[in-house]
Amino acid sequence: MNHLADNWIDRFQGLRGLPADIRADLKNGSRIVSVPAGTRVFEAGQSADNLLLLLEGTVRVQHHSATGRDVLLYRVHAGESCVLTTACMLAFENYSAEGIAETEVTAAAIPRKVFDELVARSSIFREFVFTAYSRRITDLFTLIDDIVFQRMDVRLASRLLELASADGYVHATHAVLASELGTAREVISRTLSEFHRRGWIEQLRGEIRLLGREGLEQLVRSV
Amino acid sequence: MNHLADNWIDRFQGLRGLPADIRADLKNGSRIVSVPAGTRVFEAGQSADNLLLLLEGTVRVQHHSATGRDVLLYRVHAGESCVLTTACMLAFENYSAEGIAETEVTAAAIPRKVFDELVARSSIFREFVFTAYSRRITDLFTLIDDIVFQRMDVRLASRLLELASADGYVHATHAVLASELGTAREVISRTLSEFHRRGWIEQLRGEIRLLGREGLEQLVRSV
DNA sequence: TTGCGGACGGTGACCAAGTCACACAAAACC
DNA sequence: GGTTTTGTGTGACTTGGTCACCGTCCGCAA
Repeated sequence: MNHLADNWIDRFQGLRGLPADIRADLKNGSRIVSVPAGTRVFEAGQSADNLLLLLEGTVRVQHHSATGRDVLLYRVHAGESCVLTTACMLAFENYSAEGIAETEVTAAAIPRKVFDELVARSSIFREFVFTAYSRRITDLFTLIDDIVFQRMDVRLASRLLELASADGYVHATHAVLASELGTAREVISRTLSEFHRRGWIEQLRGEIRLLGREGLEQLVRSV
Repeated sequence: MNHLADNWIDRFQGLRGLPADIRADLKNGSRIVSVPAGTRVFEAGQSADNLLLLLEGTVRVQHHSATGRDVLLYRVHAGESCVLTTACMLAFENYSAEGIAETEVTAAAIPRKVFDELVARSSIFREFVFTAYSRRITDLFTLIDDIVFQRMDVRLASRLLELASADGYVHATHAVLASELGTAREVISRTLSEFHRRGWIEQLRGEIRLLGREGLEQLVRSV
């Protein structure tokens, strides 16, 4: 893990320009943590003590709705930060979203105090933080847009293309896909049947195989 | 307007604790502006030069979707800030949302440079900014939740209660209400007809009169 | 090996909501 | 006064969400 601890800062675009002293303080003030897949990294109704910068793995950020179902808000990938955490850290407000590690996750954890200091001292760090915010907010806008205006088949097609591995397999149950898109399992089942009927996919238990991407891509583009 | 220029800072909860020197810099570095109702305060695809703190009036923040329709994201009221503007100011990214003055609006405009300085120098100002962010993000979560899980009649009822003046009048056309809730005009018309049938409202052209709030409130609570 | 329970997927009936294509009336504007 | 514009009402249809239920596949233990 030492190679990570040494130069992780350079993995973040916006932090590369940090001057040496800030860089040292950031490195010394934070620590590298690893958690297994499935860990709840942060959760609703709990205050955050650390800003997480993801080095490896992905975190699924979802909002637990009052009605009992979950909505996927966005994913945090390696090289990105949990901006929500930031919001809650500095606003001293409680989370209204939770983060689940989808894979094993390695991250740099920056304590609230260090974070606040860095925001005060470094304009580059400030810009980094606010850029992350901006990006997430834009993501949320896009999500709202999709939910309101986009057809389910298009949304599902585009999600399949996103989730597919290089050899065209999507490892997910219908229920999982439903919660990704904030819809019901039955809707996913029906839409997938239709995709199958068109010869775009093959269905296996807990897995979907894309038979070429053309059909799906064309559907997505057709909007 | 002088009374405004003198003590506007105290109108913002989070800024009352500012020390005298910061307070002076904030006052001197910003200026009070007024715009008539209908003004586009900021718009999509344009970079922001000022953070606006609303002193009077309301601003409607909406996202102009790729499909041509608009979605209301939230309203900014007096005593609140346009956090989106902030995001774009510091991230140097373009807007993906636009703000329309719904009434005549008076606001304190803080130039980017002053804003950045204040964030660096004052922990209270930082907290103020991040709290505003956090609140907006939570608003967006609630919006997503509503869109995905809430029935239209409940959403419309609660919106009517929000928009009604003290004497129970809502001044809005069906089309306006539709765009507020991100739905179609016909859906609003039908739902209002149903409310009318139940004796909860009276319909006039461009206006709705609530006949008591009990029925609507009960519908909203019934969730 | 067999049997069982849980996870996964399929399906029909129904309801809610969005879309499309109109029609009509009240206001606004010459 | 007549013509446009704006606001509203409505029916037919499609899409998506909900409910209830069933069959099947899989892991696991008796």
